[in-house]
Amino acid sequence: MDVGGTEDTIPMRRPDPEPPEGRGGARAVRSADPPLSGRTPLDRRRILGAAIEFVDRHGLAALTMRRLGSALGVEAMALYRYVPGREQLLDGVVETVIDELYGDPEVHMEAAHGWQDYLQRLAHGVRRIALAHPEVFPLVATRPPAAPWVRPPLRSLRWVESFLTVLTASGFTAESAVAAYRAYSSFLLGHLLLEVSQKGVQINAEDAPEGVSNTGTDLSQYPLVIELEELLSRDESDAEFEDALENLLGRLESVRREGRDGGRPGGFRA
Amino acid sequence: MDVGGTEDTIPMRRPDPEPPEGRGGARAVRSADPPLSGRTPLDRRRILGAAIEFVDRHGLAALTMRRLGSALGVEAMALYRYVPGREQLLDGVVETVIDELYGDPEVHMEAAHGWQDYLQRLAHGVRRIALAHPEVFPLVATRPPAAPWVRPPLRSLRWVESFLTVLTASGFTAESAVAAYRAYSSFLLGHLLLEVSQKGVQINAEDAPEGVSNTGTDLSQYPLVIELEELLSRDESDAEFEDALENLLGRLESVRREGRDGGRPGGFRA
DNA sequence: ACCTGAACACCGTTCAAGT
DNA sequence: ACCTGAACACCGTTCAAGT
Repeated sequence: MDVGGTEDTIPMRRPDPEPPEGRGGARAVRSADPPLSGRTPLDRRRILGAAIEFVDRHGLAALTMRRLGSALGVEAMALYRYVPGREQLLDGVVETVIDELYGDPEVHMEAAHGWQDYLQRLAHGVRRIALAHPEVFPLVATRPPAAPWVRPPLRSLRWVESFLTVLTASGFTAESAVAAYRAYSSFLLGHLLLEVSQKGVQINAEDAPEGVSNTGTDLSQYPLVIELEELLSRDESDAEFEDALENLLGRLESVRREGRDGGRPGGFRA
Repeated sequence: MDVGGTEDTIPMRRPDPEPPEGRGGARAVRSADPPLSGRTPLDRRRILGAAIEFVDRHGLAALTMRRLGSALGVEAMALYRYVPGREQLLDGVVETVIDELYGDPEVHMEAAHGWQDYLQRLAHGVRRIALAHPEVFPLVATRPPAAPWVRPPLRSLRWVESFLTVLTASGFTAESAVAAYRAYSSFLLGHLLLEVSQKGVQINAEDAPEGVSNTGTDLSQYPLVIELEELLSRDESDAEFEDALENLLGRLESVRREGRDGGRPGGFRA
């Protein structure tokens, strides 16, 4: 039903995303553009960058080989010279976004001040990325990992390698470093996924102009939800993140100590 | 590159999923099937059930209105009488899967043995569902919630209501019940998403028949990853889940106590 | 060397028409 | 009342052809 729906459907959030570089307006059709060809010849990096920007702007569902092509001023088929297909495009997007971490000066100086400091900065770095690309992050969380046998899919073996290096150098046994890796990534994944999807919803709730923000469900069945509405919708994500991260690091520290002493009486296992 | 690839692409994992009810072989074309019409007239529940089964079998990417239709012995267009569109179909799938919880006797007797017992059973119930429908679970974790202002998207207001009811009846303040709800769902989300995507990868790793399960990346750059391969690929998910859940519940108990006493010196905030 | 046109098989969705 | 055929606009992807 849903009569007179706004532009709420998924396939296309905006009709025409307008080619990103204005560079001379229409410049209609098929004539010259002399032998010095038409702009720089395209490459994988530029494609991935454009894809990320496109997803940030229009959402994942709107990303299409054809639309991405035209955002780059090119026909879709041209992309296939640089990217094997749509799925691999998405893999590349995930990898590129994760690799932003290594350009982040807050994160890059690995273990200068101990492993807890490193994990703190890493977590905040990942969080910054998640908040910067909320439409991309679910993809990061959801795609299968590069190496099938590395369990947690926060992808990018560089990341795993660096994590394990720092922890084993800080007194973690191999077992507890791996356990820590798992606990840490599942924490980040869960927390940030929640946070990002919250933000997404707040933003996408731009339709219902005022009053009953009710999405059609009958709320009267859920009195406590109504009563606690104010608390439930409050956004304390910064503080929540800080608290939960600190708690996790505390847990890891005790695992580390147990590992060092040889016994493993509680906490984690690998 | 990837020469001679097996049937590894996403769009169609199997060429023809064969109509699920054999019911009389070919029975070629357009003749009779007298006025007593062709089988039961389709309905929303049957459609959602078929969609879940289809996704479990063939993966999310393979679910298509047309293919789902033909799995039900019907043209795609017939589905639109019962479901407004593909997106809403997916919403329905998520809701149906989550609602399995309420048919689960392990979970349903709400707070018979205290809130910790309740949260234990609930977590295990959700985990059972995640493991039973690994292809559906990412959808559960990823779709926006029914009520925009309920932050964590483990959807289904019934679930939220029941959670809050039990906790506030067990001595949690409103604030700490909400904080507990958030911590609990982000834990479940992160942990199960990781676990499920691990399983999915293990299964989909059926292609590389033996030896180098390498996906093309150059592993030699990541010596520690190689060295710890055995540990990293080990599956202790049952024990890990148990440990992490127990730890979380311990944390919640201390929050509960603090809330009762009026002070809130550590742990969570709402 | 790099891009495009045309084509193919497949999508979601609408609507008038069949039974 | 319930389903289908035909149609529309849009996909991903291939490949021979253009420059």
